[in-house]
Amino acid sequence: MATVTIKDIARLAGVSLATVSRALNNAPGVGEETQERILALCRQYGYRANRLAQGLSVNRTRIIGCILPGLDNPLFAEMTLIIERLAREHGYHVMLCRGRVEDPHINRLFDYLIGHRVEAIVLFSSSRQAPALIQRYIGRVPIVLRGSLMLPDSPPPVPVVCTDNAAGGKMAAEYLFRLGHRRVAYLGAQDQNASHALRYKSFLKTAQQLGMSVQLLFNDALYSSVEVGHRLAKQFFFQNFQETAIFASCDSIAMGVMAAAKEFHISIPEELSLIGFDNIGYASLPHVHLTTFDPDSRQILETVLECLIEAISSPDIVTPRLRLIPPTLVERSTCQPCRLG
Amino acid sequence: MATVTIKDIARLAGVSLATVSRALNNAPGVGEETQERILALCRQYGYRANRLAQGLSVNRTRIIGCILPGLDNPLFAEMTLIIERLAREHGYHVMLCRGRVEDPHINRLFDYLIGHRVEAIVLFSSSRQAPALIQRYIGRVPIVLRGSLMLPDSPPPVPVVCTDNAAGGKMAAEYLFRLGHRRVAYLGAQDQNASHALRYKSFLKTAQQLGMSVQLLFNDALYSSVEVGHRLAKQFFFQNFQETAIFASCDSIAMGVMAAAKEFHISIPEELSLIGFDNIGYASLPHVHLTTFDPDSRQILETVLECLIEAISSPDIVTPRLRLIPPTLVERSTCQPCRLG
DNA sequence: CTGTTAGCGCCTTCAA
DNA sequence: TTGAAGGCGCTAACAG
Repeated sequence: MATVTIKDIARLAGVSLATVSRALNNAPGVGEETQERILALCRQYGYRANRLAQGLSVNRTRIIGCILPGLDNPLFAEMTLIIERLAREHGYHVMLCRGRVEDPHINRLFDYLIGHRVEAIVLFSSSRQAPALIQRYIGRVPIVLRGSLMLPDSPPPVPVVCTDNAAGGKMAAEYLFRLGHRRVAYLGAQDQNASHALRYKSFLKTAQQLGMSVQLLFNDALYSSVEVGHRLAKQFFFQNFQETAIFASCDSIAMGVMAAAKEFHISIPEELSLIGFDNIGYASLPHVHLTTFDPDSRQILETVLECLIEAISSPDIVTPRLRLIPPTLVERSTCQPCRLG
Repeated sequence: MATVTIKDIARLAGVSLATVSRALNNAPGVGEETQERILALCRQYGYRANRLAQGLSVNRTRIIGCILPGLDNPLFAEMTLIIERLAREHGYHVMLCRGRVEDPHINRLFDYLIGHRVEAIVLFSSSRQAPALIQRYIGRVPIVLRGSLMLPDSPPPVPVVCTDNAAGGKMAAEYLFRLGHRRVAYLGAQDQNASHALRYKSFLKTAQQLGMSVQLLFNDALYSSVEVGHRLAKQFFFQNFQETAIFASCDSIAMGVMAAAKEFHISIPEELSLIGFDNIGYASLPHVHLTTFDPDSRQILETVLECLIEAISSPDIVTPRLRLIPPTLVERSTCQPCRLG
């Protein structure tokens, strides 16, 4: 694999290294004719600048590290697309990595990214251990957290961008209340995950203030999936439940509920209303058509990028504040006014 | 962002650069006590080797570039997990990139990866234009293609690993035949994509040899999705169809068919058998339980890695051959013996 | 066991 | 407009 360098080009063109470098970077001080000759040679010989050398030399890589937990969650898959595009618009590349805060080798992952001299890192996580992890890297590389934080850790250690889960939980309770539901269930509550904790606590509090009864089913796995939702729902259906509506902690869980409902011949929304959270792609499909909350990923990621760019340009004077992006209710077909009462 | 280098450590430890380097790399010729002192300093000051400098110096990055079309397809999301793990076992990191052969900036992506001096690239694509694209980079970097090739382009330009789509198509036809179906439909046929082309042609040929009639519905989008399947299925259902079974070109398409069937109150498998391809995660969910073909991603990717490692270690003497991995039929609940006839 | 030196590919000041 | 030289952080001979 013959690798052609700037030196080869220089020799071929009969000029010095500096001239080739200037030509490639459109730097001033190169004869137009010389430049064209050089560029032609580069094309001809398939010259590609060695980014390692470049990065080393200019001490900039224009790369943003991006750590997210499993591309299997469609929500994250969508996000990678958006963030990549946004980054490109700002002249950055994204180095995508899969990693959860709880992973044993999460430190290795940070080291890897830092070793590559990424200019900043976005961590996608709402784990309650995220702040502790981040703390260890503060000062080494700018970090932005995309995920929730239990609130009074104020001020946050780094800029944080997240869905306003508390608002979402509240809206969900109010919405079900407006539809006449008085006995509701929350499936998939979690304390390890700040987003989920915020969500269910706010839902619970609001519902109770409105005089609703709420049954809480906890998810003891540390991630959400259709399978978990399915298991939880079966558990719920097996008891002789009185609830007329379910708030699923996220769309994956809601999908699991729909699966179980089908098996139990419980029809949604006629016999049971269902509302999710996240608005993943599947939620909008005709046979699903799940009522849910849209977190506005686009807006979230734009904010993330803003923070990143700011952190990169002035790493030492960022004021790490919390940006809350409110979710929006997307009314589709899985919720109905309550028949009872 | 204070970056501590090997030089800083050397100064702090009162030794030379070389000694620090040796200590870090566990190279022979360092006093045990010296080494420990150095490592302690590195930990204390948060030293991270600069991989750019390292790569430049040793002319190895131990990185494999990986280009795949959209993480949104759950099949690919699964693959990223597997390939990352396999690569790690071989001491490699994976640089994940999203890109399709048809993308206008696919060349930029290759340049980016080559610029980073990845040691090899896996391209996930079954586009018929893939060979042409690859051709342009042969000799610059070892490439392995994970995806189909229309056969008599023999020998392939680079090592290719792919599902035996022809075998899959054949098995599907035979399976439906055994179940007694004589009029069947194929939804999502495509000529632009070699995998799909191979699949439907083989299905068609076998079915006809067995005396079955097959209606072919083409997908003119250049990707498969639930939406596309849904559209195609509606189109199919609107005509007064006589077919008793559908072979969907992939599971996403099959999911779309299931959605449409529900809307049309056509029950699967009682009134219509359905079989997919890919065995994505959703296919195994209780309310889906789709009969389909499993491509054995694990085996495929292990083979890919083998090829990569081989290509890296002897870039100039690889015999680019085609590895076909046979798929396996996964019988679940969406196919039934034909009621008619 | 340890230090010195040259070099990886590129950019950038300083001279010419 | 061009060239020469030094340096980015690290490794790998070669000396001591």
